[in-house]
Amino acid sequence: MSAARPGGRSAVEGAELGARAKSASDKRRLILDAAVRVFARQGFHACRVSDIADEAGVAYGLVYHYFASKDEVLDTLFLERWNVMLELIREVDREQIPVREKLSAIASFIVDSYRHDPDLMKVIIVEVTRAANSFGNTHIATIREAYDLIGGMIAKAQAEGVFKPEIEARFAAMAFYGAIEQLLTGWIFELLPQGEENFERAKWLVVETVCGGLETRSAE
Amino acid sequence: MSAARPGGRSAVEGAELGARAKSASDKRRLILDAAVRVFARQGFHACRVSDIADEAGVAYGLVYHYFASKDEVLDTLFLERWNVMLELIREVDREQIPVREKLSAIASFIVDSYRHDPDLMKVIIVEVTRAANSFGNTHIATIREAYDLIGGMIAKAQAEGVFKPEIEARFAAMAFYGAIEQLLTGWIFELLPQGEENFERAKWLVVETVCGGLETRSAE
DNA sequence: GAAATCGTTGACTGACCAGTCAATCTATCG
DNA sequence: CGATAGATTGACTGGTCAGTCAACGATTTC
Repeated sequence: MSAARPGGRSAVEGAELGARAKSASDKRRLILDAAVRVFARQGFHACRVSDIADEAGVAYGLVYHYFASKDEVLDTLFLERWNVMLELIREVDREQIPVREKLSAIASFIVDSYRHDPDLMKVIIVEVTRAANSFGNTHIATIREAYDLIGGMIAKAQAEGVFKPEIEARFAAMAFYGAIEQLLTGWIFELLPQGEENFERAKWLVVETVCGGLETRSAE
Repeated sequence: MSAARPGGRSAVEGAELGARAKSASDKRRLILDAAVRVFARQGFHACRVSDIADEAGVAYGLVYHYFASKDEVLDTLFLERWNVMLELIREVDREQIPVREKLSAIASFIVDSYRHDPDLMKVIIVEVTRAANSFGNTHIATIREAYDLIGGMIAKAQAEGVFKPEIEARFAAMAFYGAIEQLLTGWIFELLPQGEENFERAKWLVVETVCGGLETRSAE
């Protein structure tokens, strides 16, 4: 439909979307970004849809023009981010590098996600990843995919003799992911010091600890 | 006040409380236990106070006779359990045993808590431990105490040369606790197999992995 | 420039539910 | 027995808020 616009005001600014379409997608983004801040500040249950609209500077009804429900706003935020992570994990998995580097890349990605947008990661962890009765249950299959991919990497390393075989891969994957998530939780609750250096050390710590414990050379 | 009952119906059954007092504390317990089931099944926000009353088989108003609010019911459940854990950790900390055994005792306690009452642990993890905007924030000091105690154990082991010094103790403590909590989360979401054997292996796994990664002999 | 399309507005409604309270019941004691 | 205190009941209230909708505004098309 946008292709059927021969004359127009010319495509001077490259891939133009037209004032209307552009404004529309801008507003949607505006609402999503506002929702992240509001959810992070007050929590999903404690905030009202009007808080999101106010934060975004739009009318209440507009939220319902772009999203079917309050839930859908959170669903969208979660899926946007989680799918990027899944893509990263799949990419890493395809590469021909040692497990330690693969796990390091995953830890880096998660920590950098927090560094880049702490509010979003707070919302995802607090409202989705552990919410066994609401959103966590809805997205369980998507969440699980990440755990399974990591578990696969560990299982492969065990088959290759790099990791001890006596620790079940799925359990080790959960422990690895849980360790990272708890470090983010520590930052979210302000129990751990933040800042560039601490983020870098945290990445290293998780990989060093978990790989150190899983690698065969330290087996007895 | 209960001591001021000389005659009564005799203390045949040992430390008797009197029909009234006994019935009262029974009902309170009944409500707490019912609340655990309801919170685990529906989640704190999704359930109504009437659901708790119905599950307990008492009238709606009685919940408010024993608790000032719906929140207080959850607060009570959390504190009851968390304080038992804090006591266990402190006890373990006093003993003169290797860190590995201390951490093993803590992992055992948490896993056994889940085995003994999965619903309660589900509620604590899902509704409190990670709830940065509601209960988690209220109980942050209490939660933190556990992390700090574990961090202290690790720091001591580092000072003794048993653990590598280059991994900050507080971070390692969070990673350790997070690994365990994520295993419980795996059971809660039914992503990991349960049963006696798996519980025992999980305890071993976490300690083996984390200690294996922290101990000096595997340092390079 | 008229019509169609879609973005935008915010007042309104219907459902829901935490917490209150006055009434009723039951045990204990003088 | 009668009185007192505490346990128990459940109907009711007041406030909250997700989602609706009818109207208005801006842009594009013919």
